Amino acid sequence: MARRYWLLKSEPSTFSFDDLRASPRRTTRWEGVRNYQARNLLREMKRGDEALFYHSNADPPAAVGTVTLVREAYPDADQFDPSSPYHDAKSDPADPRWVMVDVRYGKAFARPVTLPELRARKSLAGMVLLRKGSRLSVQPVSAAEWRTILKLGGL
DNA sequence: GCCAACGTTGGC
DNA sequence: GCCAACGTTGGC
Repeated sequence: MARRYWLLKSEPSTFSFDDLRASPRRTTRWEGVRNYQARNLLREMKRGDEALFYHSNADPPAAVGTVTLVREAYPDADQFDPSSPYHDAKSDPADPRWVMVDVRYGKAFARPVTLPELRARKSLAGMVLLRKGSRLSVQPVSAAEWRTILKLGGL
């Protein structure tokens, strides 16, 4: 299977691309996904896949760089922690409902690629991110979209 | 702060 | 199984 491309959303006020760069081994657990469609996509991610790091709820919202998948889906421990905001009392430890992956900092864009710039590109019109009402925090990105966006970002 | 779009919950 | 109510997301 060929390498695939993805987009991961994060609110920079919660966890920014710079926060990832400053993390141990520049790696983090992508925890807290509590949406089934996004979870299913996490399960499809393979070692070596790459993803855009997208700042949502930012001014302006923008893709700011890339990350690499370094660990494939495994159970998200927070779902069993009653003190965690990500706790899910209905998840069965014998059959965990939620997973996380590990991603490592890749490359920072020379300049952020903002949401308006993405919208302005005809060739990106099909992006999941740009669909009306799209809220998925984990999204697939086509190889063509990937190349276009990296170019826009100066990579 | 507003609000449209979406997902989930729970009564029936 | 339906669907109204509610909570969340995220752009603006």
